Amino acid sequence: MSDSHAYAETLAHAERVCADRGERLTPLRRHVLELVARSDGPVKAYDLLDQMKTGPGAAKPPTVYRALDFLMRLGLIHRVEALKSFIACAHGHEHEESAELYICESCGRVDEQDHPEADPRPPSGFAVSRSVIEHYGQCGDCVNDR
Amino acid sequence: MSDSHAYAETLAHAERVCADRGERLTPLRRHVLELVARSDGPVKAYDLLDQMKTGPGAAKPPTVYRALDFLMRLGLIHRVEALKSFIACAHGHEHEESAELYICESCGRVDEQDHPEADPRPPSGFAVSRSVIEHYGQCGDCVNDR
DNA sequence: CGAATGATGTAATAACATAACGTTTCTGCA
DNA sequence: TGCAGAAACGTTATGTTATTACATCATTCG
Repeated sequence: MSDSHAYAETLAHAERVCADRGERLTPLRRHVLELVARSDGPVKAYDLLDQMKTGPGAAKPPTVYRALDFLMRLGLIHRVEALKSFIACAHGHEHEESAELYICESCGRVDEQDHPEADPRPPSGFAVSRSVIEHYGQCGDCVNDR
Repeated sequence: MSDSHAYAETLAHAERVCADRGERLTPLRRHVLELVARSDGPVKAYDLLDQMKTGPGAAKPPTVYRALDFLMRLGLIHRVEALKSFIACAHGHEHEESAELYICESCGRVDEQDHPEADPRPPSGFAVSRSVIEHYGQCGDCVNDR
């Protein structure tokens, strides 16, 4: 997601999503999305902070985290849990709450696969050594208690 | 994993695994495993620290994290990434590097499913709202570069 | 306009995790 | 047995990630 084509597409997609949902893609939010989308692989919140720390009006942690939360809520970025990092969503799957990520520990590259029914289909040649699989929701008991 | 039967089994299993692999289940490591296994659901490192902070010889962060790392290395506990927490492994799947967890956001209960080929099979009645799926390894290019 | 809501700024701090280094304990082997 | 090396543990300090709380500013809508 570092070439300008995919990057422009990401921003255009963000505009569309916000328009659809009546949300505001403010300059700040757009800027954070840009930084995430342009970055070569997963990026950390404090790296973004550093990049936004030019001049006197430097961004502070809540600023960045709020923007990241917003972008996640809209499905425009994903949090890579085990890396404590963030990455721009590669697909336009607004309906999907969950990305399936293949993360190369050698070169840092991340591939996002999009499987409606989550059958694992790694990118060609990818050798998985360890997986993090966590499903969040409600257990049977709590569903019934509603 | 809060009833004493499963708890005793966990400890017995830990003994076996350590014996098999020539590792040492020291009192400290056993203690941490006990605390994790007895706890009702995922537990945080600093909660463990608090529990080990009785008296003058209080445990410090590295102590706990080292024990947790050891137990994870042996597959006796799992880290729940999105909760920054730890949970005792419910199965004896030493060979498996990856657990598949179903986490109820209402009651905190965690179910660990054990699927050799990772086809998603939630516990009965579980309604998934969001999933974290991250596969770590080497991409095709990096595999070839070896 | 003016109130309500949402977004941002700011300071402080909480929560999570590791680095670095010294000391102790264990293990294997001469 | 005694010694050398390795592994585990103790301790201090610090690094990293994330949130709380509250003030201010902007936007929307009656």
